[in-house]
Amino acid sequence: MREENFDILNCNCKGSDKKLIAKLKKSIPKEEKIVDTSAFLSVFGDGTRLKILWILRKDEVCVCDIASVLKMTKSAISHQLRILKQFRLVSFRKDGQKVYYSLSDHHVADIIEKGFEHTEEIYE
Amino acid sequence: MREENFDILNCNCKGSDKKLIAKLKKSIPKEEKIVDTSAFLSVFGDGTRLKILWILRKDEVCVCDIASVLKMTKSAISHQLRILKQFRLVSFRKDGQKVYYSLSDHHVADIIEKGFEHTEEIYE
DNA sequence: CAAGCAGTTGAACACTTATTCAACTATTTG
DNA sequence: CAAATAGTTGAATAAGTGTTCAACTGCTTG
Repeated sequence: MREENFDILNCNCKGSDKKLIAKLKKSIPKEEKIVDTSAFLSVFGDGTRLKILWILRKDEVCVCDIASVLKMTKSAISHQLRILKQFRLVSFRKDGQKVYYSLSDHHVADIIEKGFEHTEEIYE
Repeated sequence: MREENFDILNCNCKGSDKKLIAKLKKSIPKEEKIVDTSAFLSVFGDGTRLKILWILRKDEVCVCDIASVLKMTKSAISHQLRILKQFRLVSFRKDGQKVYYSLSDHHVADIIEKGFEHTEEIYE
């Protein structure tokens, strides 16, 4: 929708707090930062990736062993590791044919912990 | 893939650490908890929802004003608020025609903060 | 009560995404 | 060197998702 038409096409509630709206508009982070951050956080929104991160939480593990633990193909794991690499959540070390992955971001443990805490509070 | 065929169809790397694999298999949270938690965390993986949560971080705001701040339709906002309600991230209070939303989960601020921290560390 | 406003909802659409499959590289081993 | 192993990659497919649109509920006000 074109921005100049927005006020015509959309709401402008009668009793709305113009000052609050102005304040909030200013407070929203820049679009680029929103895009990057939501992309980063979406990494945690998939069960397979969450399990991989859980596995790497305390150990350095090769692709094959991750696949073995999760009972999934190496291909599927490798695809997900590519995403984790892309967002700098994991790093890797090659040793012969094997590639060992490990966590490289200190926010990961915190975010996962908050996630599980929420689930436990809500569903138990 | 059927589990009984997994070892045949998939890897079981020669030099793999059987003890580590066994330990990791036991450590993985139950599937139900993984599903619930990844679903919860996926809420943060969308730009619009991230902005809504940001807005509600400190203020109680009606649907129309959220739409106004984000230059989006009330319908789009309402659909996203439904998801935020479903995962108990927000609660609401009706006052006449208006519905005021606010945060209802104490993990939200933490998770968002970690997300933005990560983005700032990586891209700046 | 009729009109307008705030908000919700379901269907439709375009877009994204996770896994599978097959082909590939690179390293190790017999 | 040939075969096997560890891992990666691109294309294809099936499933999931966000916004739009139109229709709807419910509240308020003239």
